[in-house]
Amino acid sequence: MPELPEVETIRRQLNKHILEKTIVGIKVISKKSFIGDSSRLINKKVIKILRFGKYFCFQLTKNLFLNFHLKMTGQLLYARDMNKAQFNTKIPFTKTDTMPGKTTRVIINFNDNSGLFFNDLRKFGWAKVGNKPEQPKGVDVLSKEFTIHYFIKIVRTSKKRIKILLIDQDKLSGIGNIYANEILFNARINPLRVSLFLKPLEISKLFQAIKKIIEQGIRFGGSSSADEAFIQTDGSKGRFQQRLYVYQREDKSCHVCKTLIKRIKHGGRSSFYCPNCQPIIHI
DNA sequence: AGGGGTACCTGCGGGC
DNA sequence: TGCCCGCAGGTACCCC
Repeated sequence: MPELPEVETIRRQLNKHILEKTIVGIKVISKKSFIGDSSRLINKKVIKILRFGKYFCFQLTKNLFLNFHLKMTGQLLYARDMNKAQFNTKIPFTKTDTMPGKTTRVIINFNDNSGLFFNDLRKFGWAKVGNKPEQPKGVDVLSKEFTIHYFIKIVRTSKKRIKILLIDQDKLSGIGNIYANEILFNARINPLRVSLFLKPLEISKLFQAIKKIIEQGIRFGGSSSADEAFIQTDGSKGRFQQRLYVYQREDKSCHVCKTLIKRIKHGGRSSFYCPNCQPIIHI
């Protein structure tokens, strides 16, 4: 699920709620979802919340870090009162879920009776206690290290298809399948184009598109599609899914030119593009 | 290097 | 209704 905008949305919301709070309880329901010794967290205070690409962590007192990677279906829900934790995870105002639910894997309690539910349907995600933040190799696309110069360098030295390069977390971190598709549409570049054949103007358009689309994703609170894998920390949906031009729009008409959006598979996953707006020039 | 496949999990929707 | 198949916001690992 969560790509950079979703994780950043979670980080900003938690920032309002859990700073300076002390962890007083932790319950690991699914062993697979928690790495390390959970008892080390007890009586540690949350100093800061950090994000690196799609990873994020709580920096705690005593030089301890509680790291998270939400993978496809991880969610973090914040409850003010853990004794009556209810969230609008279905359709708002009609159906309400009480937590813990059947996908709740870890529960964290704070000293003021508030707490967090780490839910994860597919159990690919994890929380991990350690002495340092977990970080991807690639440059975070929101960081100051992500410059046009760095971007030109990685694009010119890669023979991969541009779509595959964009989601390569060893080169750039934060972009996943939804945003890669939307970024390429915004720059009017076909996902199958080979990186090193992109022209200077296209590289520059792509660089701008990355910044623009990622910032938009954050501004709209992330993207929640029909299956609701991503929800915000209060259980509500993001709004970026209303602004998708190509992702999951196969056979629907392009918002710009009315041509039908195409879906192809490569790199083991779906890519969506408009054959008219994003023509294949030379693959 | 890059490409392809599989695996990790669970659930949902479509086709027959 | 019921079953089988393909699909899903991520990543690691294998083989060619």
